[in-house]
Amino acid sequence: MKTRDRIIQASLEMFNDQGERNVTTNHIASKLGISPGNLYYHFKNKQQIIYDIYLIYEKQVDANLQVPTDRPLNINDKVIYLETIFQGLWDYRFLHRDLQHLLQNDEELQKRYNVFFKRCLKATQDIYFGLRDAGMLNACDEDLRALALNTWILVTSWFGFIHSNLLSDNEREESRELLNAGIYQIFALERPFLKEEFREPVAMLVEQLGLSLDQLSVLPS
Amino acid sequence: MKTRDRIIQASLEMFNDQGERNVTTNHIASKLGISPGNLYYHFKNKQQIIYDIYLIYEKQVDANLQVPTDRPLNINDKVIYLETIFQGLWDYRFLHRDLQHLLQNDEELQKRYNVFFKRCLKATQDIYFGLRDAGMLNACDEDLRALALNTWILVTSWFGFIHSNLLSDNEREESRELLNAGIYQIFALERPFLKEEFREPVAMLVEQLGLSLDQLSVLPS
DNA sequence: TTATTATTAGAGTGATTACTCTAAAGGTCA
DNA sequence: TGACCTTTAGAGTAATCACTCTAATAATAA
Repeated sequence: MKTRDRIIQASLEMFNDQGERNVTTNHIASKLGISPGNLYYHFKNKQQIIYDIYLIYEKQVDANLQVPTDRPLNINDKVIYLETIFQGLWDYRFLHRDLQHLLQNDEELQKRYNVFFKRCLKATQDIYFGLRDAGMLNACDEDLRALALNTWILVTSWFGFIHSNLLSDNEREESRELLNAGIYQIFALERPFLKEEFREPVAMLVEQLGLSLDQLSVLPS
Repeated sequence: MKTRDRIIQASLEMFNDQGERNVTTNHIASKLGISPGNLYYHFKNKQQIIYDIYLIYEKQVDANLQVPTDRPLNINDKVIYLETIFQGLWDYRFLHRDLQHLLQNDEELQKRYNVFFKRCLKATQDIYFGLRDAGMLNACDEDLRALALNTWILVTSWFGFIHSNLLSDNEREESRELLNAGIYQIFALERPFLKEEFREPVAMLVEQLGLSLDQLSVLPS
């Protein structure tokens, strides 16, 4: 692999594990067994590493949030949306963890992220409108717009929430179970809008997927 | 005012405005016109300033989230809960903005915050159970537990969301309107569970309170 | 081979920052 | 007044970190 790509990969790993704030460019170079000079030959500065990682993430999300134009949406689409989005969140979790600081320090990134956010929110709305068109949801436009925004906030905050509130206890690892619990919470958000005839199949789907946080017994009952 | 209290007040202001990461102890001392030595006479270190600020915040939230035992809950209670909670969020917004990093650097704080989180989630659940007992909500236990958790995440992420996604555009100021939009989103979360006869009065209440984000025209329609 | 370019090493630097140390000043009370 | 405690000033320091600079080495082309 090219040195440049190795730097991106190692940076992503270390940022995710330790948080961007705690990873210095010297750490990255050292982990790869290269010199700081070499790192700075490939990247103008630390911001640029972050920016390049972000571009990869953005591209992936855009690819995952397409609404099919040739056919109506179905339940399975919804599950795939959520699984790919949450997987992306997990793979690039440092981005959302330190987002405010990253944006504050890089105007370019901030502009780009703002456009990205609006595109995502639009896509999320379109998905919900699509599900309603397919006869699965029962809600007015206002309901769905608010739902889309709440979904966005919930999704982008999920790992931050886990990290802050659940991980310290017994040094529990961020795990697939906790990721699936996030999907559960999104379904809970949509459930009241589901038409009667879809409640049963969706409930079964959710159950298959995994556990709610209650069942992980980290929350008060 | 005592020097110690002035340090706490100035720190809170600066942390909120610039983010904890960007405020050094020397900055704080300089703003107050006192020496660094003086600051460190009153506080062991920077962490302790943060910890003391946190304690004040925690106390305030605990006081605001009491469920009355002598009478059933009503709609007005709900509004007061949301307004005081969001005001607290705003007054101590740096806490949630940098929460993960603050917790990572202070084990004491992390332990305490974890207990606090569980207490808050429990209180939120109790409020929703109370609203159901009062005949306002129509939902099963599972619905309400998921709802309480989603409310918590949404509330604690709200200013982070605003900061990351909406503020850069035209350097729009974090404002009361944006705060009220947060309350709107919480109501949207609960709306589908509201019993028919309460939809109209709650809708009117929400309208009085202020605007949804749609009306602020920062979002795609 | 030789000339040229791309890649790498690694020592070093200037800026920042949390925090320390010593001594002085202010307050209180006998 | 003088003894004693509290509060303050402010210079200083050790550590950290993003980044630079120079020179060497590897790769490639003529």
